[in-house]
Amino acid sequence: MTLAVSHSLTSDRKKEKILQGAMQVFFRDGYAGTSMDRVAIEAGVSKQTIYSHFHDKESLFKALIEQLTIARFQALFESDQLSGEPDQLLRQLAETYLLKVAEDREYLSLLKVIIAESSRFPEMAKLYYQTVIQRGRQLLSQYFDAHPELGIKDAEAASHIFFGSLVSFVVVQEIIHGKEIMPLSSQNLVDCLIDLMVRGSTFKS
Amino acid sequence: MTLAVSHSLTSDRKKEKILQGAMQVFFRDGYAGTSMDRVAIEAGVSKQTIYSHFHDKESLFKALIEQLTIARFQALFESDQLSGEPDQLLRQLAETYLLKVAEDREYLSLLKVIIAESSRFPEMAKLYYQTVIQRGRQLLSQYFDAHPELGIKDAEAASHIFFGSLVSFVVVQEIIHGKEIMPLSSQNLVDCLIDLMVRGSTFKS
DNA sequence: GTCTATAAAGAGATAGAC
DNA sequence: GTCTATCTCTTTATAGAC
Repeated sequence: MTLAVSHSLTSDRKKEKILQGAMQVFFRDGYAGTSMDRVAIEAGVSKQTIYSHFHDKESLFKALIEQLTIARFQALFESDQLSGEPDQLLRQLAETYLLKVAEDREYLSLLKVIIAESSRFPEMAKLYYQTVIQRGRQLLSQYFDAHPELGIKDAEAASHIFFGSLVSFVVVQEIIHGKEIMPLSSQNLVDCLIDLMVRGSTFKS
Repeated sequence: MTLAVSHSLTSDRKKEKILQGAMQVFFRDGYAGTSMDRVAIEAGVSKQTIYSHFHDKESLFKALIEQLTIARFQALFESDQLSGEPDQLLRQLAETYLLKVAEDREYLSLLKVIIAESSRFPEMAKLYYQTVIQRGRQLLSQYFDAHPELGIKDAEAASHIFFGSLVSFVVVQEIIHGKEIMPLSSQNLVDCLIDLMVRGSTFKS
């Protein structure tokens, strides 16, 4: 019994090593550009070991993306409901996103590969959308609805604009290499974004 | 002499056929997922004909992307300088972008492949950024600077927010299949976006 | 479960006829 | 310039020893 458990643990450790290696290669070379040989080398196991844990290349890829999407980025925003002063809350929301996303190569690569493989694996893109994107938008949308003094006319559209600005900032600056051509500090973006959101407030004028 | 011209024309027609076929396959399967055999079949020519026009797979891909980026989307916004009433101008700008982008599968695929191959071909991403994205942002930024009555505090950041909201809308709704999960009409987004941009105007309150 | 070795198919690129 | 046929290397996936 003890032996069986020990075996199982060793096996799980191998599985983790495989997933780690797979992540490196899939994120660098994309799905089609990744060979199982390179994954085996990167993971430090033989190719057959991979096939004993995953049925084929597609299963490995799906398992990797699902694990990353669900386990790591499910709780991007922890609280169940947002509260606090609008400008402070929005700033904290934006900075949480930028910290956990723009400065995290793993998240950036995940976003990139989700977009790249969205035709080949549409279910993966939908899972990502529901797990990573939708939650933040719903939370913010509820907040806008609960704070009519901000003068937001369409809470859903406004929350899309809020996060969309951040997402596109990250995509353009970090993935499309925009920051090497025309740098724009994230601080300036956040300041401007918050000003646009709160400047219609009836408490301000 | 006439024969020579005739030959040249035929050759150019073949080249166009190859680029058309290459576009279909590269956009569907990505760079690594595309085989020269499939391009040949899709284009209706032999593989060797491709190699007589393009040195290798990489050259073909680069030529295709550069042609599409420069020839088709250089003049996304025609005017040299923006003018008109803010809300009308912003609406026209947003609708031009959404019409030429969100409802154009070719543009969507180009954006997707630029993101997907941004590591392998960073120069391509930069060309895309400079040709397609930067121009619109600069035009709008100048307009905001010329219209201080709008109360925009940071023209560059605001123009990033404006176009970034549209880009991310397209990416999320069309590429990540967001519209199949939670549809959001582009009209609502544009209305909200324009309201945010003009509601600080000193002419309004 | 894990390894080495290999089978079978597909890839990029070229040779040679016309 | 264009085609058919082919070469060589890499790919996914499996067989068989331990």
